[in-house]
Amino acid sequence: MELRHLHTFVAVAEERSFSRAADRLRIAQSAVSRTVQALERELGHPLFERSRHHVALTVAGLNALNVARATIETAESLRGAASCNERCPGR
Amino acid sequence: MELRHLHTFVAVAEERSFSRAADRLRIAQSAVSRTVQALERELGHPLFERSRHHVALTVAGLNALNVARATIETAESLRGAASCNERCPGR
DNA sequence: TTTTTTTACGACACACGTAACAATG
DNA sequence: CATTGTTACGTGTGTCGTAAAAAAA
Repeated sequence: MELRHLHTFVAVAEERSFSRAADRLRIAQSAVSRTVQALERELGHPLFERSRHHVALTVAGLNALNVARATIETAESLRGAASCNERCPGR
Repeated sequence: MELRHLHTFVAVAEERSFSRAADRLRIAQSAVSRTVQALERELGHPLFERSRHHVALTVAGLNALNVARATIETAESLRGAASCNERCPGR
């Protein structure tokens, strides 16, 4: 599991579309498809229902989405933490 | 920034040694060295003091370490969240 | 000399884009 | 037929291990 996979997953979940997620991420749809497949394979559960004419999160996907967002947010905050030359206030 | 980089960084910080971190991660020391360098370059701040005979965290590195651990922990919890077919209790 | 980190180099794995294919409406 | 997601294939970037080099004790 890598942060890049989570970014892709969140984009698809928010756009409810592989193609719109690809546009947002500035990569090809095929790359999005492969990344989501790899993540689903690693987690052992499908994250999306591909039936009908739009993509929908499974229950597992919905649970994963919240955690994925939290993971990304925490990782981003690491940049700020590392830029703090003095001890951060409150630590 | 990727989770693999954070795992490597945490291992070096905990072992206070690139070579012991490499043993723990089952990869070559050179790979550890390159990964940490890449992370430091991306964050724009050195994470370790390489002086003397052992590796020590900088202040930026210490701040980053806590956030890196939190990021990894959150990412790991994603596996459990995705394995939950019914809605998780408390949500 | 022994230990530890960094740099050089060649090989392999992973991710990408283009394009063809499948399925749905 | 139009749109959307998947699969196939060739290419390029990144990471690895081995090995040599540099620095410290």
